[in-house]
Amino acid sequence: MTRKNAAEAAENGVAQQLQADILSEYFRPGEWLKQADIENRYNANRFEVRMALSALAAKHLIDHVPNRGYRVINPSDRERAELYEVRTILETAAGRLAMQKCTDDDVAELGQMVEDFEAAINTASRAELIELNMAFHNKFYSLGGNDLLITQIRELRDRGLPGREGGWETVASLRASNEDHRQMVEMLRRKDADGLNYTIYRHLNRWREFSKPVTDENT
Amino acid sequence: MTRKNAAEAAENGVAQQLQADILSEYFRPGEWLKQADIENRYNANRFEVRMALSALAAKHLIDHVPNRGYRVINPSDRERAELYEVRTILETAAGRLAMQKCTDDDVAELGQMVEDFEAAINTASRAELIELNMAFHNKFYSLGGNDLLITQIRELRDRGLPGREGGWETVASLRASNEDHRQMVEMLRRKDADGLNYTIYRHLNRWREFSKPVTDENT
DNA sequence: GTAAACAATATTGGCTACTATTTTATCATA
DNA sequence: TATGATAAAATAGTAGCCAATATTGTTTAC
Repeated sequence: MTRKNAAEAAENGVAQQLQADILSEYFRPGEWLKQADIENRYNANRFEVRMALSALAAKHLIDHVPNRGYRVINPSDRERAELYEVRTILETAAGRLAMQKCTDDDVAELGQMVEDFEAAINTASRAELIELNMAFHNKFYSLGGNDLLITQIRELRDRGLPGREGGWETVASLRASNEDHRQMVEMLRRKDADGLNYTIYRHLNRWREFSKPVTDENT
Repeated sequence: MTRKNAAEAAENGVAQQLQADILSEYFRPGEWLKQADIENRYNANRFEVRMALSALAAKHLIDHVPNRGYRVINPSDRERAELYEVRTILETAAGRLAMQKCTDDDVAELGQMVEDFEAAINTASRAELIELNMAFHNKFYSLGGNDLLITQIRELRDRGLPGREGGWETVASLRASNEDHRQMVEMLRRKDADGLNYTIYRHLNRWREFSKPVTDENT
């Protein structure tokens, strides 16, 4: 991701741009976020920068060290495991609720979204694919009818994982992800609660299979 | 809760004091939090107040309405139901984890805490009882070994406090709550996962039986 | 008398500038 | 080389201004 132009910068808030750059690892895990740098990069004033930093700190996307500043979170293996454990709890529960309440039309619509994604893999841009992926999950979890649950899931998801390895990098992983979605829809259609549970679990925890130690570059 | 002195005010941040006053319902659900009032009440300057407000808004303890300000959340019946649904999801999951990992000593310690609470019901102050209750839940959920999960549970718990009815008012409800705890420990001892699951569910959702409509005082 | 239009008042929100405090880097000295 | 004093850099706290917006109060027209 390269430098943004002024028009774009004006539309989105500094916090959102900064968050995007953190998740895309322009700013790397553990890196210090100097206020002056942020100021320049987004053509913002000091006040905006400080508000943005404290906002992202509230979202636990960056850490605040008194008198030293803000740095991108650098989750330990343990913290990463805890995050995914909680996400698994919430998302499997959301799947359970979705299964209880979904109609045949819902299942059909989700199935269509899987097909659309499949078709888009080779043609669409990375951003569009992320958009489609988000849309699928939003639709899927909205079936449960619990808005708070969706919010919680999204917030944990947004904590994102700076420093995560793999995932969304290769076309193969995109396809694998979509196959998970296809299977989730199938489980929904069959009303197979245990199967859906396991599929969601695997969808979230597949990365563990390829996990490798990450160098800890705390200063 | 009355006006705090300067020394106390200096120690705790404005956000924490404000949160305490919201949870104790000094500021009532739906009430507007005028920056000038907060400023006076906690001997803080405008900047501190604004930081505190945005921090509490990030925790969803207050709502932010652009150009109008911040107000204490006032959950609708639906939102409250969603809140308890998510709490049930997280806390039953935490119970499951606790059962997987707890030792005999842990069970014994929890059992002792139940007895201590029982003994304290007639003698201790309300604040002390709340303290003991918190301690039990903290110990119980800590067994699962997932700090993030505990944090999430606590945050949702705080969000449920403003505007709730009943609960913790009568001695009878205190005793009933502690009986639930006793049963939770028993289930833990017996390694009865389904039983623990149901007990936690009932512990969280008993209030529904007595629920009554609440006047909506949004301005 | 009622309702719409308008004026006033109050409140929030964005911003600038300045000061203080803390940390980090530099350099001289033993 | 180690150490301590000093300078530089960065963050944190504070005061205050002004513009945008919302709320309240008043007047006017019908």
